Amino acid sequence: MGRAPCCDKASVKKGPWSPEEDATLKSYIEQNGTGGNWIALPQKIGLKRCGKSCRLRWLNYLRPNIRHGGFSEEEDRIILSLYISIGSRWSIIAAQLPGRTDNDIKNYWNTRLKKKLFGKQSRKDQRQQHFARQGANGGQKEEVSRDAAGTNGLAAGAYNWHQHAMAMAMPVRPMSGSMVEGNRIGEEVDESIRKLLFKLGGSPFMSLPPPPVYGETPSFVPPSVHTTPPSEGGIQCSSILPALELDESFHFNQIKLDGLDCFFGMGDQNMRWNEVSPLVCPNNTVASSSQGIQQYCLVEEPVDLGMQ
DNA sequence: AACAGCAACAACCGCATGGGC
DNA sequence: AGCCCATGCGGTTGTTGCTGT
Repeated sequence: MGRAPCCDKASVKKGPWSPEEDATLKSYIEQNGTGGNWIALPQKIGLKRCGKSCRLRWLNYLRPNIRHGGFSEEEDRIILSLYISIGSRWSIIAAQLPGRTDNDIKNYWNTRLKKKLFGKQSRKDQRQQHFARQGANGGQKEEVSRDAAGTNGLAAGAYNWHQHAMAMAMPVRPMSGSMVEGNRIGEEVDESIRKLLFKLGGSPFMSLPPPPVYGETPSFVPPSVHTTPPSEGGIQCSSILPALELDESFHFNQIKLDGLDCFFGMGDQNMRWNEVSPLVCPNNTVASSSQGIQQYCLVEEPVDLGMQ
């Protein structure tokens, strides 16, 4: 026997909300509140809508201070960090991004951020990049942007993967000013997020090892991670960090992080290295370098995540 | 100009959870 | 302790508009 429906489906309107419905709901709630009973609310105000639908409409679109679209890089990083740590718990992630709703973040992740991370750019992003490049350098040599699919950040010379990984994956307090200064993560870490992640069984990013010095054996190296320095100089890549950190999160949480599989070498076998987003592997050294560096930066073999 | 395919977004559905009785 | 109900949550589907051919 199934669950009783929350409302009479036959007499309830479905589909997009009209401006009149929005106005009715909004004005009522602003004046009277929800009354603590969403089920009764639509009848009370004469809306032929399910109470759940009213609640969703209010929470996602009508309540004050809602922001839609225009996600910043910092918001991207927060979403990524929290997703890595706690998985698809959108309401918790949304709680760290004032003005964002769980639905909005979920949609953003599914339609854009995930693709951005793993290389398949949306047309919108491609367009934005195209125009940004044109605007920035008058159509001359392309200046790489953050989310260009796998080609940016490849400046000759040193690159500090540790710092970049920290900057990308560290939970960042969204409203207290950027903790990233000069491409370096600051000392301050949001305690509330740490506690939250810890409570949820994820990694609170509290015990990251310092970046290894080449020639020394890291204190803790997962067996599947190679730490061989690149054969040719120029890349100072603290290899274990992203993989280790993500790996820890997997082991702690045992949450299947769909879409991150390929990052662990257990997903799409056709994934090309140059399709990995710079947000995950920022300078995409792996995109254009030797096999050795591929091994160097990423987990080589599938990891037993205990997620059968 | 018309059409097909795709991406983005809005909304729905059903299960989980927690509180009241 | 167990049931019922409202709410919360996340996955999924439907709709719309844009882009490319």
